[in-house]
Amino acid sequence: MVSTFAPQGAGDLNFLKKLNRSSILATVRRYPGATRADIAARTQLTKATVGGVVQALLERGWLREGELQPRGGGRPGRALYLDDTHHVLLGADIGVRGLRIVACTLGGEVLMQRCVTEAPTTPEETAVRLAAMLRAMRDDPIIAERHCLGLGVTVPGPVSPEQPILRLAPNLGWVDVAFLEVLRPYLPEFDGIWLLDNEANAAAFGEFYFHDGIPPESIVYISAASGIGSGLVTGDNYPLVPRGMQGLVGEIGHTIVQPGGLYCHCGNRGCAETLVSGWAIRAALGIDDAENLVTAITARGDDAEVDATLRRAGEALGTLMLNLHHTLNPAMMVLGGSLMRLGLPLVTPALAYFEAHQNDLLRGTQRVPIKVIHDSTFTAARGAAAEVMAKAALEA
Amino acid sequence: MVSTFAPQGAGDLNFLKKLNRSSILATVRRYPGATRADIAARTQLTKATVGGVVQALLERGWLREGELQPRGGGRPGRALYLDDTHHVLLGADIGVRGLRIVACTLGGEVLMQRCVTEAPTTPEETAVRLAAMLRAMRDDPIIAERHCLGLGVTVPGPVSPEQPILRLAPNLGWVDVAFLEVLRPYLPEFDGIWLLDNEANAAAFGEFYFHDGIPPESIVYISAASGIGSGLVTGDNYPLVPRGMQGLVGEIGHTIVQPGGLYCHCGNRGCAETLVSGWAIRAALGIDDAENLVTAITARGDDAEVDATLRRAGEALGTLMLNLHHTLNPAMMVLGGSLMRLGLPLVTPALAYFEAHQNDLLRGTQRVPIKVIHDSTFTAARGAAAEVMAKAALEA
DNA sequence: TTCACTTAGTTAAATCTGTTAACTAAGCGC
DNA sequence: GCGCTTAGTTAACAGATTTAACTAAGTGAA
Repeated sequence: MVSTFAPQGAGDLNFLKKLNRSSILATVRRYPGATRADIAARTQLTKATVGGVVQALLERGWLREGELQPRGGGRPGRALYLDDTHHVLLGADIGVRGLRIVACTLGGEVLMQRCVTEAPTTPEETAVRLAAMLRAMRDDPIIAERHCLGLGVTVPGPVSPEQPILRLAPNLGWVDVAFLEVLRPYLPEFDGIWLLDNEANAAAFGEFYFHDGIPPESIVYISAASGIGSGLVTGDNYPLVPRGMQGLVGEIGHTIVQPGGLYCHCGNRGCAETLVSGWAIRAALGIDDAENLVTAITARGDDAEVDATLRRAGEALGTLMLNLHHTLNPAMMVLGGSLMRLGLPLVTPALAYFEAHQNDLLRGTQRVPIKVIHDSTFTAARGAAAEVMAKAALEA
Repeated sequence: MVSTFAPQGAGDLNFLKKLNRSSILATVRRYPGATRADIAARTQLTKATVGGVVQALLERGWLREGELQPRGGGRPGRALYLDDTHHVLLGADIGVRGLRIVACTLGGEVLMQRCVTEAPTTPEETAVRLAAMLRAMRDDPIIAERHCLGLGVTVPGPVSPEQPILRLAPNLGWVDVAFLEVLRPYLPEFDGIWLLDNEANAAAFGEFYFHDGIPPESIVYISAASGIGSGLVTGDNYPLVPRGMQGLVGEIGHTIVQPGGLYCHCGNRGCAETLVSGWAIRAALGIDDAENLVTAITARGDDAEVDATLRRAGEALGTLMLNLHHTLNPAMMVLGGSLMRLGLPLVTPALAYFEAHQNDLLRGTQRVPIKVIHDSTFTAARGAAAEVMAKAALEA
């Protein structure tokens, strides 16, 4: 059920080395400016081990040394940071309404981003277009001078946990597409890591991995767009991403929140998607599929029907958040997806509902922080880049 | 968010040794009768390493050798099994309606079980009673001759992920109880591992860990009793048990499946517990809290009101299963808890609802197998014993 | 200024781990 | 009896972290 970047089970000395290298790298990522001594204290490794590994990572361009960190009454330590100058991570997001690509540094800083808003057609045509975008980006001088660690691609549907195959993307009409194999012939010179993941999983991973400050111990990301999905990430140095037996983890759009409610395209009644998805809102307001949802809604101005629809959708989203909270109890929740561009009329009722109902089980404990990403255009692509880095860190 | 029996992060050579030992032990547990060569093939360790570790485990009484396993045209290998004769694992379950204790072998075979059906009162009184039961069991000749690896205790409420503290057990009226500390003075001679866990988590763990045959890669256990909760286990050799930031993972009784429905004691409306818990069924049928629910219901015989209530409850349970399936996508679901003793009138509608709705996302994939435990009196206690073993296997 | 003290980081020897490669063991089939 | 195959053990080896001693670089007080 769990797919992870850290191997499970047995291992040899080489595995131990990788584990420790990755752990040290993770410590620097989470605590920028940490010294070798800080790392040793945190990882429980000895100074000697840390020193050796850090030396190797400095030479390979993964880490750089910074200023001296004064220590009370002793020799100051040398601050360490991820080296943002030598490598580049590529991420691509195949969305229902367009393609987005991103290039970023080891620290998650976006160096360049590009998007087209034409909806993908067939896998082949999409691969051709995506390859052109990626090659153009990579050939840009800013990117070309760096070593590319790999490419991560996200898709709007469940991916098989065993193989990089998109199982089903109802909104694209794709079934069982091994997209990396379709794409690879068009980008033969792209070596390094290639990976495929679900859009919400990757977004969740990125929010966790590139979190500013000390990251929470777990994150649930809710992606509200044409459909609705969620991603879960947890773990310390080696983020764990549960995907499920069939890759269906996070298909929360089809959890039932209103028994006997509207019929969903999945065949059931009262699925969350009948209340809080792009197509549900379109259906409720009679907005054509060709129109841009956000512009169509803002064009209506102050409209009681719009307000009521978005409030209902927001409350359903709040219910979903509440149910995820009671099922997964994450340390942080992140709201993203194109629907977030509808802004406060949708978000306020969701947060209000969640706030009003969340904390009745354990009184007096801290509330779950919620982050709203109002423009998550590149969130999934950046998350895919984060996944590339996590994998590369183990292989480095 | 995740609590695991396998350490995360960095490690030294000793850690690697433990990891491999535990991995080898897990292989024998999952594939009884495996030979050293089988283990080597499966763990990717060399024959030499496996040979050495197996030798040590044989000497410590964790493994025993069995018959020769004929190999096609070569020297037969020696079958290996968990040694069920030297050790004993103790598990205790503090339930709303009584105490259950169990002693079992490394293979999960129950050597002895005891229960009392008086409801627990205060933590102190409960500790006194539980200590007496455990000491009596341990002093029995069958148990006394074995080496006790430890004691696991389960409670009907969320346990803090950091410390062994029961946060809240509404049905017991307990808040923030460090039960192991309360119990320890009454059992000073019990050394080894002590651990405290939520009842559904432990039950899930046990079903996973002691699963007959090759275990599924993940299990969701649904505990339907006075309240309703769930436990999730996943992972290969080192089962991972997510507990959540506040230990609230699996509080599915308070997921909302009927917005605007009945008021729940948690303050919200339409929680699953308002439909499928012991107290909800009592309330619907006017059965007093002092009566035994199962006998009260069977006493009514063929009663349309009972049938309708149980059918409604069953369908709510099916909804819950469906929602868990779409959120966690486990490889197997297990239904347990005292409510299962109500039998087919409750279970049939639940399974029917789930079957009818489950597989609409990915057609043509295998269905999720469901196991119903009709009498789960000792399931949680046995699960706690399993957790003791998992921990001991790493420390062995 | 000097000296004691503290903390950071490096180095070389020691220890422990799994691996390699050669070996023995034990069965099958011709 | 021989060749072949697979299981398992052994000793030399390579590689990883640790240990312990060392150097480096600051603070603060006499």
